[in-house]
Amino acid sequence: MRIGEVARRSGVSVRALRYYEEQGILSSERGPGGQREFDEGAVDRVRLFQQFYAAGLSSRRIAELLPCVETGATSAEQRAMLVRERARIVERIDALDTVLARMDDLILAAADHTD
Amino acid sequence: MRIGEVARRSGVSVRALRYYEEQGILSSERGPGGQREFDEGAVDRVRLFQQFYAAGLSSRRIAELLPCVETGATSAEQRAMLVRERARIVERIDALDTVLARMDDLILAAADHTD
DNA sequence: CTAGGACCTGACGTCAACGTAAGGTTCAAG
DNA sequence: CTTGAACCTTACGTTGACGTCAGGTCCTAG
Repeated sequence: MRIGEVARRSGVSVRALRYYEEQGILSSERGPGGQREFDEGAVDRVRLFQQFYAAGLSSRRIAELLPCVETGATSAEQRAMLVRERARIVERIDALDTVLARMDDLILAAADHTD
Repeated sequence: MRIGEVARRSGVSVRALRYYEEQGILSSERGPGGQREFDEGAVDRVRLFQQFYAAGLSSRRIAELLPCVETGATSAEQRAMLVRERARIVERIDALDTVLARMDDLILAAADHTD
């Protein structure tokens, strides 16, 4: 599959895909003319990246996580990193929950205030 | 209270505080020498900003939200914006929950894989 | 009244995740 | 064999939330 199809099917831009490759988190073969050739798994992988990005992880973190995703974490280093990242995610969820509650307060107040 | 104390008590940099003022989300009086003078509320306000930032809101959004926080939302425009932002927060929480679940899978796999 | 810490205003630097433009190549269709 | 879409590399532009440096002012303790 060429880059344009991956882009369409995963919902990101061609530029983004080349960027992912540049960051070492997405790989591809090259056809005879030098064009990238992706396998089927690329689409799912890119969707996974989108989830990670949406969760606030950077390309750097994703690059660190990928070996764990693919091979199951091995080194103590990697396990510790997983736990650290998990804690960060939980923190972010807590922050969002707090903001969500505040938003709900605001929306309630706004409803009360309706003319 | 001067800017340095606000910075210490709220845990952000002096530069950040001046940036917030520049963005119109934090106000202050000026003393005779031209130095900023903040009231007590500034510290809490800045902490609120930190929560909003952590939730992925931009200064622009915060600027739009502030009138609602202070006066209770009024215009239909503002109410709609609140609802839109709430939806975004929920989306982000969902994304984070998904990633959290995946992290837990990874951590479990890593534990199984422990030597 | 003087030292030095806190403060001031520009203004340029940074980093991530791409966007975008330039200039050239490859591929699929007719 | 030509055309036009899709692809390539290189490289500069963008946005947000500050960091950092320069060069000058203010405030407070001794």
